Amino acid sequence: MPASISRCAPSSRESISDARGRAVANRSGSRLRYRLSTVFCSARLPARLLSACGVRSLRALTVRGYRQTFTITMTPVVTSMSRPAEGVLGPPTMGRLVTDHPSHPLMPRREVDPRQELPALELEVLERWRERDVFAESLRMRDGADQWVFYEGPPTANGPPGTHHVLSRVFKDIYPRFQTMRGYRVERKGGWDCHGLPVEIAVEQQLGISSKAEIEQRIGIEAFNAACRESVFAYVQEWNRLTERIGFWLDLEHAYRTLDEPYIESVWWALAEIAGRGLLYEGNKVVPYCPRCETTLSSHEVALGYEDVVDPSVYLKLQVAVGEERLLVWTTTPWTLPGNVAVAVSPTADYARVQVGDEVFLLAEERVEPVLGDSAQILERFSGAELVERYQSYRGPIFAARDRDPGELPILSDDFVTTEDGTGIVHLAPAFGEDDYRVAAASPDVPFDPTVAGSLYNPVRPDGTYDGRVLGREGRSYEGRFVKDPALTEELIADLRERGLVLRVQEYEHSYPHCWRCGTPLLYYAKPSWYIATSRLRDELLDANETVNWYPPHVKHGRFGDWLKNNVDWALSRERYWGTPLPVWRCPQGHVHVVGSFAELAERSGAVLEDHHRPYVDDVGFPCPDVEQATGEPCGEQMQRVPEVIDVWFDSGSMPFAQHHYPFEHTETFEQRFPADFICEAQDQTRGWFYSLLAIATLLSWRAPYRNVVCLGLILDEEGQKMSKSKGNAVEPWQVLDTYGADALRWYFFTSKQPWDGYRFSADAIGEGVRLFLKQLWSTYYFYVLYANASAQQLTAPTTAQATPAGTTPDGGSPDEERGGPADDLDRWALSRTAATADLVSERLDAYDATSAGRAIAGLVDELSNWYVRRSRRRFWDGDRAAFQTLRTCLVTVAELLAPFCPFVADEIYDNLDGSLASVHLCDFPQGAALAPRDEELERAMALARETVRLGLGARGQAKIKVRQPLSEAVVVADGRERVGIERLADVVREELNVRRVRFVAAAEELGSYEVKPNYRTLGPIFGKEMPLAADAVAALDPGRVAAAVRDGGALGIAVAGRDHTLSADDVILTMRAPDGYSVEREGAHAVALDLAIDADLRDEGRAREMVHAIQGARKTAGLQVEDRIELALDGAAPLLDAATQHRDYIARETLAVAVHLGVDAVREAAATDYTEQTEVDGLALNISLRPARQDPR
RNA sequence: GGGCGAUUAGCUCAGUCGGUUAGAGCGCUUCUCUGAUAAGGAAGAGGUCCCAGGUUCGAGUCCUGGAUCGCCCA
Repeated sequence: MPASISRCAPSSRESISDARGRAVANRSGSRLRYRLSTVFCSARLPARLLSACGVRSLRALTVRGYRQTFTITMTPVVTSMSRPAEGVLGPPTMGRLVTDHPSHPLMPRREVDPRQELPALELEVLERWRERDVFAESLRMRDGADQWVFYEGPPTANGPPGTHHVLSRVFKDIYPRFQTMRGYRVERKGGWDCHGLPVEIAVEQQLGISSKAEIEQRIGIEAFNAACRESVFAYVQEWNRLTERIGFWLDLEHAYRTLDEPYIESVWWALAEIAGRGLLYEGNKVVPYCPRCETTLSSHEVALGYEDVVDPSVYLKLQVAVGEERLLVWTTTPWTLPGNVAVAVSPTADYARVQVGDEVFLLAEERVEPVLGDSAQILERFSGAELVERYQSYRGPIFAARDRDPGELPILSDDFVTTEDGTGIVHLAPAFGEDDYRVAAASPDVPFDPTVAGSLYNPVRPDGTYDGRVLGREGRSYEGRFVKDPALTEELIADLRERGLVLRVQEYEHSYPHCWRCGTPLLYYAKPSWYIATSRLRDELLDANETVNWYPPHVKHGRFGDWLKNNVDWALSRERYWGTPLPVWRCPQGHVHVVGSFAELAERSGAVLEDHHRPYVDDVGFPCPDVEQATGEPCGEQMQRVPEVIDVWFDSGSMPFAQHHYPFEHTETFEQRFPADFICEAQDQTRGWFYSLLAIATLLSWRAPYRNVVCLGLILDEEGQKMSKSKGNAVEPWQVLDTYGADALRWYFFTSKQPWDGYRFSADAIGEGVRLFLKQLWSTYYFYVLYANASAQQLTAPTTAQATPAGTTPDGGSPDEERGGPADDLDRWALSRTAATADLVSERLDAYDATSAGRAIAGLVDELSNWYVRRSRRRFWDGDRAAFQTLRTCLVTVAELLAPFCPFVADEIYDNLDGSLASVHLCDFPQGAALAPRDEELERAMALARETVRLGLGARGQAKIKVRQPLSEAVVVADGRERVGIERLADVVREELNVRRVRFVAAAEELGSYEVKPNYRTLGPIFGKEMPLAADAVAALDPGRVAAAVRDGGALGIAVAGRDHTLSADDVILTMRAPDGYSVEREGAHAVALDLAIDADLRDEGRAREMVHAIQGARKTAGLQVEDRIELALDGAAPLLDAATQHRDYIARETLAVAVHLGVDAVREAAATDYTEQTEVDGLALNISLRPARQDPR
């Protein structure tokens, strides 16, 4: 049986297209919809093309049709992967199979439940995808096609996925689905981020421990890491289940995992490369540190332990190197003063030289009064930058030390210094502050080079006590004293005071972080750390960023660009256990070697490891390969690995190559799949994955690793609060999925707003999307299926000239463009709108704008539902084949457009209405031009007709006359092109308004009068400042003359400020002025008036309609099916029976009555009725009796 | 403290190049239609377009300053 009948113009020799003009095959073979074994062809096709398309034989060659179009019948090669052969459908997934009529393209396969629960439907569609292996097939189908590359940013599976994960995952799904339908091969390898502190903390909690000491001594690294390996996949099942349930197509079977040996080896390779470029060095990092636990705390741990405390703060006076002035410096941490190497001011703030008594001080002008009071006399003012230039240095160090000579220390400036509190001058101790470290490192005047180990001056030991270098009063030592000990603080202050350095000591209350485990105040403390010198590649990073498209665009030069501009070296190492081990080995001589592969390690050490994690890799040593420059001899001392592991961001940032074990394997795969066309994560990844990907690629001298980045916003709860587990306001995704379904949730995320703005998550809003869009679509689809089944005989009857309008294809292909008439206008309009929407959706999705694309689809569905179907009901009831063809084409196209958004409902509709492929997700994305010719004139006309109807209904409402009551005439004011447009659709307007005639009048004077207004948009640029005068001149014109001139193309001039201007039609806006008390509705230049006179004839017809309405209700109450025939008996008030007599045929037709009995006797005769009802019509009594007809005449 | 973004009807959001009377959906009130019916249609009520300046003939839209909220960084 033919799978499809297709047409294609011979001139387009590049491809074979199917009925809707979508390419099914082409020369390159890259967009194959079918593998063709046999082609029945009505005209000669180039043999070359056919063979290129995989066609094996040609059967028939007869010319048919006109305009040289020809028909191809293709038989798909049935492979194990394609859908079962025709007629051998899988089990019904929904509704019962329709089997009582022949298979036909216009016939749906299954009946549809109008109240279908979407979550249940989705589970069935998921099952169908599994049976038909659709995801895999969607990839196989694009074998050999160009790749469109997606990178999955790996989540950590040690906790359950939340709603925000659903958000990023549906956006990670929609664009790959779209691009697949566009013809690309889009592989989607899943991935898991397995290492890192969050995993370790979870395991610590699980084991009931809380310190590194406990891990090393009680548990052991081996057991600890084994526990981490277990724990990291604790929720992987749930992740997989959710991923599948929300319709995120991702290859989970072959997901990469950052803990796998090949992955680790690739990471080692990258680090060795980076080290080989001289970009890896050991430096220091100032981190929050608990001296009792001797451990570093992560930022979220720090956040746990803030407490308000009162500390002594000290105002110091430091003598400048040259001059009498003293710098006033304020500190809340006197213990850091021994580490002082410089002071800093703000370059932009104003500073003052002030006299107090016989002393002269320097401090921020703003702080003079708060610090020194009224007695201070300002001698001079200058900026911070000038201060630096003028004084340059001060006498130091503040505390004497064994290894420091008294001398001058520099005055620096940096933006981080503020004048909010203190003195606007701060002391810098790079070992104890991040800003201090950064500013000191950047200054050439401070003898500190971050890339040189040992150049940082730090007199505090890891246990929080001073070492022996700091000298106290009279040669006393502070060695071994705990720096936060209050007694020590007093001693330090007394020491300073004795030396005349203290202006004042003041208690200061502030919020200070404490260890959340033991309550010890934290120190900010420089720890040795391995760095990558990314700041040396700042320009390269910025250049690479220039090649990236960011969504939203402001991220590029905003948040992300700023971050790159202020780039600091990447602190790579972590003193932890569960991570990729840092592949750095060191010998006692301080030589360093970075190992770049497992083979290299095995070769050097002789040890072959199965697992390169700690602690196994810690035991492996080898002779130092470094060659002593002096002697030329190898060093040869035993190297041991440094204890650190790598920052997990380096793991995930390595995924472009590490997922393929590049460069050890699959080099070609990697090269084809680099860079990514698309990545998508939440905004918090700007400093995370977005950065690590870019940094690593740049460090390896590659291109930017991604071309397009979609940056998602945060999900807040209904009150605008951040969702968090601890607040208990997190919405559990399963709850939403079970209630509304995945399509509903997806639709909400895609269309409710631009995703980067963040969401106020609300279940009500999701429900609204279901009601307004999904249910409306489903309802339209249900309507089609209901009537297609009811009209089965007409639709599947053999084609005759009558039944099939000329030019349509007997299989339900696209309606031909040669037909005419109002019904066809509606068809053409629907198809034109569908084509326009298809192009718009493509364009918007190409621009990563799912929001507008989705809203466009919703608009189309609304037009189909509330206008096309509404206006075409009669035709469906009559079995009008063109109407069925049109609606089917539109619905199938909607399904295809919707496939990337709501993959479940889209697939269900496609499968039932078309089903020529195993899934809608194997289709090509619709293209407007191939679908139907655009008729923009008609679209405009239809918009006008709808506007006219709206006005007409408004006029009816004003007059309080029901739409069921026919009226004799509607008078429509329209002119020129507008009139031509509406006139063409007059029947539509007439029916919708239920009037016998539509009359057009050109001049609005008949219904009211005009008002003329200037068009500022055109006149503004011409008149500029004289615009108000011009507006007055236009307003002064006679509206009637203006209207006539506009109509007849006559010229009208105005004179403004001595300047003449000839008005064009565009320069004026004519508006209806409201007349009083008539049934007229007007808007802009349009108006509709209704003749309200109702004669006997109209009244009878109205009553007949009312009766039909009542009978329809009775039918329904009686539980009859739509297509059931009835016998009908009516009795009641005489005027109603008169009207019924008058319109007996009409009533019979509308209610499917094979017989209509009227009057008391008739009712009595039909005594054996199944159903009787008493009602009122028009205030008159009506008695309805009915029963199913004995024989169905059909 | 710095950076980025947001602020439009009770709620959720549109608003194009600056153009006069700022829109939609939901909700509310009234009416209406209907064999798609838990939908649809019409009308009504509902607005200091966050505030203050500025540019302009004209500002929701552009500029400056400020407020509030959110995020990131410190």
